[in-house]
Amino acid sequence: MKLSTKGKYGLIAMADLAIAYLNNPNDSYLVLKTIATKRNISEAYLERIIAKLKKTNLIITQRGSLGGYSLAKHPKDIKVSEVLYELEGKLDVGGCSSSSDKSCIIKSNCFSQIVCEEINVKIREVIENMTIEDVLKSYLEKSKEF
Amino acid sequence: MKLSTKGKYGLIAMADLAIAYLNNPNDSYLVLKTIATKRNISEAYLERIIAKLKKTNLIITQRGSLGGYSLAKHPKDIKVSEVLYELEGKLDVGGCSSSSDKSCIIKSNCFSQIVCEEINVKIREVIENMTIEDVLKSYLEKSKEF
DNA sequence: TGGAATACCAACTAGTTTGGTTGGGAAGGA
DNA sequence: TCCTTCCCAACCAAACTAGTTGGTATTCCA
Repeated sequence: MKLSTKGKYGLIAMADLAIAYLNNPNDSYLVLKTIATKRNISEAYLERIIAKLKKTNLIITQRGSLGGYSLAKHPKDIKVSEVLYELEGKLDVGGCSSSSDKSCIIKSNCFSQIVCEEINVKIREVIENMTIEDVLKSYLEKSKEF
Repeated sequence: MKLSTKGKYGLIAMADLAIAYLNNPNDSYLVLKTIATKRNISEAYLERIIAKLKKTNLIITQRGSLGGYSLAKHPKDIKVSEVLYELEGKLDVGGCSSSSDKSCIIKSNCFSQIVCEEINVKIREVIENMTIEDVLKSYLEKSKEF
């Protein structure tokens, strides 16, 4: 029951891109290497993660030298859920989600389903109501404490 | 981000034991095989799961023929969290939970930590306020619909 | 026009975790 | 003395995680 590094790195990259975006919306391209080095993440691995986020149109790219990655839209318009669903799958704690799921042999799985359903609702509530901008703000807020 | 079968099977077993407990608190021992067969779970695997729950004193046992497993206390006094923490670990979505965690090299992990913290709080809220009896009741409630 | 810098992409891999299985005890009732 | 049950440790295949390797395609700049 852990968020994998995929999700974590994805959020980190999005946050870095968001900072660049807010600093200068006109030219906010960041080079992969910059993020990877700064955050101490494997370049090749991060690339694959970002590729997924591009595929879902959260990120746009510029190829060639002077190229890089940028957010496709304002951080306030990107939900955390959009990032995590893409990178972590449905983020669905339970097993047989739909009642029509035939692969769920153990009907009585529903004992656990009752618990899972409640957890799922709460998780969705959190990540669908939180934007990348919110994450950034919370982080800055938190940093001040130190 | 899935609950593993360990957690699921654990909840199922606890629910079955709870039914037996409520039916007859004086003699509520259930044989492993009964649960495993009824729920279509590998006997040997379920045994290992139940062993863990015994270790945390949620379950008591009777050896020999006429032996079996029983809840150690009333279902209303067993929190879902007790079961899941034992079987699934801390159920902590984030990585470096404590701020003193030195293994977290990426300080900026905290971008993801902000999200994880909120999710963790919600999950804890759900499972620490839900008892095995609640699960059972919800299940019966749900069954009526069909 | 050639090279440097960048994004793009697919195949491979070591290590860990999951979800078991196998095989043999030990205790207790009939 | 069986038989039934719980108890326990060692083993294992498949899937997943977290990458790595090695190459291709664009684009800018000198």
